[in-house]
Amino acid sequence: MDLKLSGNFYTRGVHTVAKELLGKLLVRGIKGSILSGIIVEVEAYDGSIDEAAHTFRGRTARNEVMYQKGGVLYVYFTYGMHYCCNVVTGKGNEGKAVLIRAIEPVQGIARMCINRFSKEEITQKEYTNLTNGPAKVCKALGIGRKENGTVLTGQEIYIIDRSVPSGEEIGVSKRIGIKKSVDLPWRYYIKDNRFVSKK
DNA sequence: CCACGGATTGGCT
DNA sequence: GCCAATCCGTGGA
Repeated sequence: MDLKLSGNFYTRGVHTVAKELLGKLLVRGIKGSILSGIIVEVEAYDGSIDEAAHTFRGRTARNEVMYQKGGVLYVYFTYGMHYCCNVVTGKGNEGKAVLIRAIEPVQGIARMCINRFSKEEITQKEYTNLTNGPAKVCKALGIGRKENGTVLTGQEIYIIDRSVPSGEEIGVSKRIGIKKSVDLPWRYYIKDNRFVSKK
């Protein structure tokens, strides 16, 4: 039976949570319908030692949510046009979170196509392009500024436990798109999955 | 297939 | 004023 992850899943270490999020189902309940996808790529951010984390230089209005107790969503706006979402981890006041970089669409795919491309009929290329990047995930699932701070044990956004199919391997690499702390091997992904943004 | 650059807002130095 | 945890279109190989 599928079960929503409870608060104590998220209050653990950021790398433990990051790795365990792979293979689980991210669910977006919106206007009575369900959009969902399997998490296939994540990155860990740890403000205590990681210059690329938004919390590295301490508390600001923008990163406030990242200091909350694990189990809330930290959504930030970047490059003047994109939103990206993170799962906050830890016992509180830690400034650590896991960036959701890619999902494999499961439910509500037609809705996701409309959210991303403003049409329901898409090509194979566009299908691969639907949710293979952090801002694409947010666009497809309808996650934006209003969702910042959303509690993951509610009805709007939550994650369902799901056993990872045998044979799937986890890859580890440096993170993507950052200019500081570039060598930390804090990106985790499911090998050979079509929706992983980069090998 | 790969490399490059433009888009466009807001947070911080 | 600078520049970002990105995406997409363009142009060349």
